[in-house]
Parts: sequence; C-alpha cells; structure tokens
Amino acid sequence: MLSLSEENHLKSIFHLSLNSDSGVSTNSIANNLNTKASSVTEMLKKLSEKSLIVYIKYHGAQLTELGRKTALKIIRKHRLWEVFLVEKLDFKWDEVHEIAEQLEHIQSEKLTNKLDKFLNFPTHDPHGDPIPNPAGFIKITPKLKLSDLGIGETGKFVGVKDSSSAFLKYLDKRKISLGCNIKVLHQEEFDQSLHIGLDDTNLTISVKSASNLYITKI
Amino acid sequence: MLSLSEENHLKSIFHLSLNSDSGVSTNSIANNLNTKASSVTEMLKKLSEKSLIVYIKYHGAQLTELGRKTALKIIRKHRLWEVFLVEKLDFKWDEVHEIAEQLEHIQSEKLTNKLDKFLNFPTHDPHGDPIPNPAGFIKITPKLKLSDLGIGETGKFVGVKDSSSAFLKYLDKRKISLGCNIKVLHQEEFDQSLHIGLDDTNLTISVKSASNLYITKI
DNA sequence: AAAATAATTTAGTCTTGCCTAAATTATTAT
DNA sequence: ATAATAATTTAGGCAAGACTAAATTATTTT
Repeated sequence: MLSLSEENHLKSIFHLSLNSDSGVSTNSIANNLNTKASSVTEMLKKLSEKSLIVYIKYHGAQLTELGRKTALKIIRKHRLWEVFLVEKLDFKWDEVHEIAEQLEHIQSEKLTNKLDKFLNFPTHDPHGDPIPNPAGFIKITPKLKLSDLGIGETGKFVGVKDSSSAFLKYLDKRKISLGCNIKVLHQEEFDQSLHIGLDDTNLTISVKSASNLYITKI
Repeated sequence: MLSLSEENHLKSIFHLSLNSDSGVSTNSIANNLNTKASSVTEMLKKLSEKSLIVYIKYHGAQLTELGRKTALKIIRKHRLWEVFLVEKLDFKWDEVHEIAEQLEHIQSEKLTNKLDKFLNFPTHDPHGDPIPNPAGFIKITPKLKLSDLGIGETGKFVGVKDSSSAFLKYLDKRKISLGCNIKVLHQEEFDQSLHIGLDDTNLTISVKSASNLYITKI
C-alpha cells in the first residue's frame, strides 16, 4: 500500500515523462507537486527502494514497468471519477480536477471496476484523455488537436497545449473559451490557416494556434 | 480544515455519545479507533483548542455544537456514499462500510450536495440510519427494531444491537442472516414472543431477541 | 578547459500522529 | 476510609513527510 504522497509522486513522474524520454528531473517534480527539490529526492529514494522507479543520483527518475502500471491505475481512477462527476453529477468539466485528485486515492479495485461498469466503460475522460484499463494498460494516442480535424468536422475545446499568457490572451480576445464548440469551415491553401465557426461568429486562426488547441470530436 | 485523524476522532465521539449522556471516555475512543489512550488524550486537547469539544481532564469529552455539526457533516457524506454504492453500483449493503470510511473524507460541499440530488435526497442509508441535512441537522430517532413492527409487517434485517457471539450464534443456528426479510406473523400473549416468517420457514423468537435486531421497513 | 551558474543532494529541524512506560487521578472493594 | 485497581495523563521516542541552508555534482559560458 502506497501513501498519498508516494502516489502523487508516481503520478507526477508519469505525466512529466510523457514530454521527455530521459529521466524526470527532481526539480520538475518538485515544481509539479508544489514542493521542494530536497523533499523529492527523499521520495525518489523511497520509490526506488520499492522498485517503482529507477533513480540515478543527479540524473532523475524513470518509472519501472511496475511503477508505470501503478501510476496508470491511479490515473484510471482519476479519469473515471471525472466522467462520473460530469456525466452523472452535472459538474462542468473544468470543475472536476480538484475533486478527482482526492477521489483517485480511494482504495478499492472493486469500487473502481463497478464505477467503470456504471459509467458504461467510457474510453475517454471529459478532457479527451484516454482511460487505462483495469490492468493499467493504455494506448497512448496524441491528444486530438483542432488542426487534426477535417473540413466540416466539429470539436469541443477541452484544453490548451502551450498555456503561455500570450496565447491565453489571444484566445480571450477571440472569445474562444473552454468548452465551446468549434467547427472547421475551410482551410486556406497558401498558409493552412483555418476558418472556423464558433457559436455564432466565424473567424480565422493560424495553424500554429490550431495545433495548440486540444479538442474532443463531436 | 481538519485532518483525517481529527475527523475520525470527532465521528467516534459522536457515535459513542449516543449511548451515554455524560462525557465520552478516552479509553472508549481509543478502543473505537484502534489506537491508544495516550494518543487520544493528545487529540482531545487539540480538538478542544479548536472548540470542537469540551474536554475535562480525566472526565472525557463532549461535542460542542460546532463539533456536533462537523461530525454530522462527515456522517452525512458517509451515509450518502453508502446509498450510492448500494443503489447505483450494486454493492451489497454489508460491503460498503469500509469504502464509505474513505469517501466520507472527500472535501467538497458541492460534491456532497450534488450526490444527494443524484440519489434523489435519500433520508436513510442502507442500514436504516438517517442522513443528516446539509447543515448537519438530524432527527435522531431510535433505530427500528424487529419488536417495533406490527403484526403483518415485514422488515429487512440490517443490523444487531448487541453483537455478543452468543447472540450471533443464536442467529446463525436459526438461519437469520443480514439482509433477509422477516415478516411478523403473530405475537404470543403470555410472553410477547414473536412468530416470524423468513424466506420459506416460520419460527418463534423472544421479545429480547426481537429487540436486538435492527430492521428497515419494507 | 576553467570559471560561473544551476541543479541536486545531504544534513539537520519541525510537525503530526502514533507509540511505550511511568506518573497521576478516579473508582471500587474491603 | 483506606487500599487496591483501573483509567487517564505525562514524558520521552519514533517514523513520515515536509522544510532551509550548506555541500556537492552537472551544465553552461567564456
């Protein structure tokens, strides 16, 4: 049985290792968990003791197969609970993260699997992220971006890749807000910029922007 | 924000104070929480600091109004989650306690109230215990006993008051098991013993036994 | 390649919540 | 009413998980 802190470190390492194939640095974990590097170092030693990570001093951590499965089981719970909160309890999909952060630590495989069934075995959470199976297996597919849609298709805007304030202001000015539906109307040939339809307005955005917007197909 | 341990101590004091109108003893709490008296003493000081209990050295603890409300909010969550587990996830009502012990500590009033609504504002949990309202108000009614039923009425057996092994053996021998439906068929005049109908058999039990069986009406 | 800078680890401390053993206070029995 | 027993508290310790400051190792710059 892992402690809450151990679980959070594993999860953090999992998420951070998606954007880098070498070891995950102590600092990035500390930053991710709002804690200090020295605290992370201690935890890395502990997780290493438990064969959940490979930890080489000064060179960060990598999940072992066991660690990866363990992380994915927690992530499975997180995402299932998010689906529950949105689909059954009518939460907005941007309100559920904090609550799911708590629920993901509830220990009961039976509960998780019954919840899965109750939700009719969903494959993705409300942010479009895939839900691992009971054994902690997941097919990692790159998240769908607006630029991946074809002409005529519609997606719901569920997240941003680069969340720099410049980009967020850009979205704000254009009234592109989380949760809104975006239809791809047309693509310019010369610069691949997209003409898109929002609720009632149409506008044009660059490929660069479009590939910064995560969406789920509708 | 209370720690998990603080919440558990409050809950324990609440439950123990139902069976005694003076202060709840240190030892009974320690016993209830599978911990040691000395640990409880420390926690009582802390809860007292926070105005959740009135604690007089060597004379146990009593909940303040604030402490009582706080305990009842936790109990509300516990019982709502139990209803969820049984009604929505198809758990057996005797499997849910341990899981609800974890879920009751999830912090989000919004979640609790949305869950309440989703469950259609249940008034009792699967064991027949009443569910406090959002403000932590509860109408304490003595739990329904088999001896409270009238002739012709049926109840589902949901718990025992005195759980001495003698009594449990008595039940076992008579094949009276948790969850079974019991119909009151007739009452003897001279000793008030009850003729009851189980699934397919009939038998007679004393008033004493009948008032040891908690039930919910059907 | 050495110096400067950044990242990481180590050492030492703190808090929470638990423990055991000893001391103190309440209760019960004679 | 006092002695014996039981309950409770105090004192002192321990492990987990966090922190700061100092020491060490990596990386970057010149």
